[in-house]
Amino acid sequence: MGSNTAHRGNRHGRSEEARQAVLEAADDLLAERGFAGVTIEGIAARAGVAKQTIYRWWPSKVDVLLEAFTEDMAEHLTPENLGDLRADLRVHLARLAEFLTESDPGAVFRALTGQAQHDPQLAARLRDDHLSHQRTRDALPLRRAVERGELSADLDLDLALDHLVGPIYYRVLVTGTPVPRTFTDDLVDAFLRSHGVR
Amino acid sequence: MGSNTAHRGNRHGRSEEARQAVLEAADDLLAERGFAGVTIEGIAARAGVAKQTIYRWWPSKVDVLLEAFTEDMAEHLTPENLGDLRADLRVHLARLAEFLTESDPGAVFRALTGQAQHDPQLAARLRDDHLSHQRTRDALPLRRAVERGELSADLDLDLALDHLVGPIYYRVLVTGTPVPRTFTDDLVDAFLRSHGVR
Amino acid sequence: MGSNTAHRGNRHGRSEEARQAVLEAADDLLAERGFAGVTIEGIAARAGVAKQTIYRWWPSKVDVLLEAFTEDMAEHLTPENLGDLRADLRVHLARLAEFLTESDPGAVFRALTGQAQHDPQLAARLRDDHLSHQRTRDALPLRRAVERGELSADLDLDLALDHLVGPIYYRVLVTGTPVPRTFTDDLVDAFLRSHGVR
Amino acid sequence: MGSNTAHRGNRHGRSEEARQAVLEAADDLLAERGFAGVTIEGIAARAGVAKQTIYRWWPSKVDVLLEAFTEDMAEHLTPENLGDLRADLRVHLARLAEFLTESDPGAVFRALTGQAQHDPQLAARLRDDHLSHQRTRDALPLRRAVERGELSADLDLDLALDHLVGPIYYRVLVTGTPVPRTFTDDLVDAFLRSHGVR
DNA sequence: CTGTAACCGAGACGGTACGTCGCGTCTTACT
DNA sequence: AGTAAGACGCGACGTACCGTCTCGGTTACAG
Repeated sequence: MGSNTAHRGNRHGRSEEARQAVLEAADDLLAERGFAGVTIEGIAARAGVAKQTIYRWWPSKVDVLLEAFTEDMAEHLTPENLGDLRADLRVHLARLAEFLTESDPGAVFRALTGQAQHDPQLAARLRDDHLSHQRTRDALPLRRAVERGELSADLDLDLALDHLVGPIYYRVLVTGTPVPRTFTDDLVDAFLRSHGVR
Repeated sequence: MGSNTAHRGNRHGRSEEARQAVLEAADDLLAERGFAGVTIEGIAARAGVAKQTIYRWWPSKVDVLLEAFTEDMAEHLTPENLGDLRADLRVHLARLAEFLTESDPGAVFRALTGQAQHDPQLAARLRDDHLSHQRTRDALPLRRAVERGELSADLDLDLALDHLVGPIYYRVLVTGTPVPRTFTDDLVDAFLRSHGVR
Repeated sequence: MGSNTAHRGNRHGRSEEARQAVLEAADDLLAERGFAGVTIEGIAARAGVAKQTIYRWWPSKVDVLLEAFTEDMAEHLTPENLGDLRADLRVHLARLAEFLTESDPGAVFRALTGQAQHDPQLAARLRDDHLSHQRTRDALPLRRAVERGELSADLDLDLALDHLVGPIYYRVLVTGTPVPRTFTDDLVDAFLRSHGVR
Repeated sequence: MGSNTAHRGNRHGRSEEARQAVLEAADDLLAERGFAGVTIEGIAARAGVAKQTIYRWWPSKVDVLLEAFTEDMAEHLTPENLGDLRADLRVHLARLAEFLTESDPGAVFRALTGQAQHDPQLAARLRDDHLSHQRTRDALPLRRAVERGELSADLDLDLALDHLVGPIYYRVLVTGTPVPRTFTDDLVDAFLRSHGVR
């Protein structure tokens, strides 16, 4: 359990202290000055850490933000099971919308997705490491509804997910329009209507 | 009529020659090296133009790309009128998808939208100068369908548009999944189904 | 005598108005901001004149300063004839010292001499157009003393001049020490002593 | 003893390698292209050094030249002691003349003195850091002569120095005339004559 | 009494160098 | 072995002037 011991970094492992300081500094800088204001030099200075320490553990500033972000998404966006498709979807989409528009990790997500438009490698990592898992979580209510017989077994899950969450991301990333509860509820209703539910 | 005359720039106007060279160089660099590869110095060098000439007319590289992009979007994405809502939407969404995923100006759009995640001012300009016009064009088929009685006069156009195009932008910007004709057709079908058309 | 008429410049001659404005602006800028603060753009802006007008009449900013300076030196530094070598030299050297250290054209002279250290062409022009004439004037008291028999006909005028004025220029250009009347008087006395006068 | 070790620069000191390369490059450029041809970018390129490295250690190109120059002046211009005033002065003034007109550091001196005419701060530094020391060295033969009784104890050293070296600097900086051995010897003779030596 | 040529202001243009910022690599001394 | 510190080569930033150019205007003489 040596790795649990607090230390400043030596032959027995890295400094947890430095790691936390870097992640926090990056998050703070993103919040305060935006993505362009996040620089390795800035993180190092604010975290009281040497640049080399950052380069040793993270390939780029994007990776620092990714790590800061990873820990948050899953816990925020795991849908509950209320036993009813409409209710499950309504709650989940509303929380997704809130996560994307209001939360700090949502801001990190928007910045990273923005950067991914310039950087295919980052895009791939975002998909593989994060979005794919999120989509699996997003799909849970639908899978359960299929099991319950609320939805047809023929349902194309990917397609359904795109229809359900696409408009939310579109508002967040493109139009900048707010995403209120009525909007997400409407999305659910339209989806259920077009799939013959009630 | 001196302003129509080609010239190299003087008190009575700028050099159209230089302007075109800059826009082309910026587009080329974006295509060849990506957004980070677009630098003012690079544009100047490739266009055979002085840096100061760029700074004189454009505040930043983003503005150069915006101008290069502005001229293209409208002509690509004005929906036709086939007299039938389903047909109109199918054609239009397919062309939107193709524009976003295949065309050069589509690549510029993705880059600018990415950058807009880091820059609220750019985001606002993108919306005001481009997206709002595009949404007006996108709405045309729906307006005509309302006039024809195919759709209810109660229809919330904004909502409808978000449902229709949101999933396309989502795939383009977030998941990176291809957006084939079947996807856009499905979108149209689901939309019409949920609005009780046929 | 159309060239005496005030006008704004046309086929029949240049604008005297513009010429004066340029010379004044250059002098003012030198006084206010030093040599580096004298720029063609700055002169043009302050004189309310087009850059091209400056380039039409002066090859460089140095030439503008030279012209501003030329008019002044001769009138300040033509030695009087008091009929007595010691008196002539004392007065003349004192006036030379004052010209170099106190007057506006003296400041221009120092700046141009400074620049001449970087620019052999300027150095040559300074010598040919200005210093040679000044040395002729400086030599007048000595010539007259030779005629009067106060000094030997063998006197090497150039050498004598160097000994007399050299230390003054040295203080002005190198040590920055003040050049008071006692200093110039001492110079004259030492010179006369070493030439056996009284 | 780490500070004695050659290295490429780190927290414990700068790169001696880079320092030397910069000083040499500056000297070379001055010799080849004159003062205006000495640019920070040019020095950096020729020295194979980053501009920032120059700015880190020298405030301006003038400071680079000053440092390059500092090391040379003292060794060239320390007068010997031959035990005889006339001989001491003759040798020393001849060497001074040669230093100013022929040597590389002499060229740097002329350039810096030229620049000092535009820049009072530089003028002050030149005087405080260099000329004052040089004048102390220049005065050595006179001091020794006073001790020996060759010169009166009343001698005003500053005045004497100005008379002795002033004409040399005058020729170098103003008239551009050569400064041959006969000229410096004449200077010494005139000086001694006017002070009643032999 | 009208056309036109030389001069004027304005300022856009291709350049060069400026001084600054951040990158990613490196070396060192310390723990 | 990991860390704070920070110098290094590098590339791009946005700015200031350079010297050249074209433009539309304004005279004052020549035809």
